[in-house]
Amino acid sequence: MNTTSRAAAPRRLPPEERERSIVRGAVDLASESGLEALTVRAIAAKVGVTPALVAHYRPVMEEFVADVFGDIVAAEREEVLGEFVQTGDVRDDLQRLVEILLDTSRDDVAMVWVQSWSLGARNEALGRRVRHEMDLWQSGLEDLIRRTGGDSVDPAPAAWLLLAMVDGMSAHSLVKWTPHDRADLARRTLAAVLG
Amino acid sequence: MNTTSRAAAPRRLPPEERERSIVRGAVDLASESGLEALTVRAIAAKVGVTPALVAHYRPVMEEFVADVFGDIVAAEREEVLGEFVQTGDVRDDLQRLVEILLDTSRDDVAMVWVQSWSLGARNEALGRRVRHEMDLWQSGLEDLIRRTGGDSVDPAPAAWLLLAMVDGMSAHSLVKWTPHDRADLARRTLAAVLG
DNA sequence: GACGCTATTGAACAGGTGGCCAACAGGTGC
DNA sequence: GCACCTGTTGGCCACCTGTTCAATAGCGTC
Repeated sequence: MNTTSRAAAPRRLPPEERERSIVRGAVDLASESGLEALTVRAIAAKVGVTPALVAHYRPVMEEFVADVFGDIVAAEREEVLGEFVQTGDVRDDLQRLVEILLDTSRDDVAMVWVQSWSLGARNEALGRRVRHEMDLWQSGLEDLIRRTGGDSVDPAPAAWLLLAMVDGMSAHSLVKWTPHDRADLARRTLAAVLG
Repeated sequence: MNTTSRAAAPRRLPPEERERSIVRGAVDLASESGLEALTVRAIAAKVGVTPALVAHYRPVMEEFVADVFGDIVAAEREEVLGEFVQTGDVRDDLQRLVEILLDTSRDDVAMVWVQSWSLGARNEALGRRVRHEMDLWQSGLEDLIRRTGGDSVDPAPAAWLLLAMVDGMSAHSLVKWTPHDRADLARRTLAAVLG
């Protein structure tokens, strides 16, 4: 299948390095194929290692899934919010942000999110992680809006609505349900949230 | 586990009746535990029948899942939109509608929807069905808004945004992520969509 | 160069999955 | 009462899942 981080498995690595290699393989796998694809054997094959070794470093699969989810979405948040440059105009800023978030190139992360809501309902470790990451997104957006929003917009609920809309649309896009073009979509979303 | 429609399986039913019994069992099962719970054996156990009999009536599991999804969400749509009485005021109408859709008692259907977006990305039969049902929801909402919306609101995009928000919030609620109370939520959602 | 620590393996476990098929048995018509 | 038709069954296949554990083999130390 995929050769990313394959073959690079000479035997007997220092534990920390081996662990990093396994986690990286799991993150890559989940990014490509979703959290549901995270099985001991699939990760092992990806890293080029025995299933038993994966189980050795991460004895409980449920918790590993939660960790991998956390790694993926934290990286996404950092990538999107961390490097985001504000212009001073809320509308322009959020317009760009929503376009980034709704871009089809992010469908892989969208799949991870959607599966996290489903799996997180029964996997408590994952559920906690999902809530935590969503809190961070919410407060991140809230801060961003507050900085340039002025008095006309209430940051907390605006961030809340924005998250719901973007997540809903991302979920819809997984099954290729896209009645409108994305640019128009982003504009209308903003108009709705900013009032 | 659950005794709904159990035990009522005297042997040799007329095919149509047996089929209905199996489909009903599958629908009940998916409603309680999600589409992922739809396995040949689980359905058979629920109906009180041999796994082979389920496979006999529904030879391809992927298509059966798509059918069950269609049955569940069509019934939900009929239940919600079919009996919906409009007052003449868009705001009041949608307020009630959103409160109904976001009620925690609908978490089971929410789970079915969220899993459908995930599974529908790889199960093409399901994907088609999901898009079809979403089209029906979209046009249903659009009609409802058009009837009483007046000139201030553009029905199509309003329905579109409403769906995205409600679906996003429903997904979030699966992992118990509920920063605001639902009533306030519904009000703000409407204010956003109606402008 | 031999030894010891431990990273890594192979194999097995018990349980799950969808799908297939020959054989059984209940209901109906003769 | 017998025979046919077919709804229904039990059993099998190949493959998947997480988890456990004794045995192997690589690397650093002496």
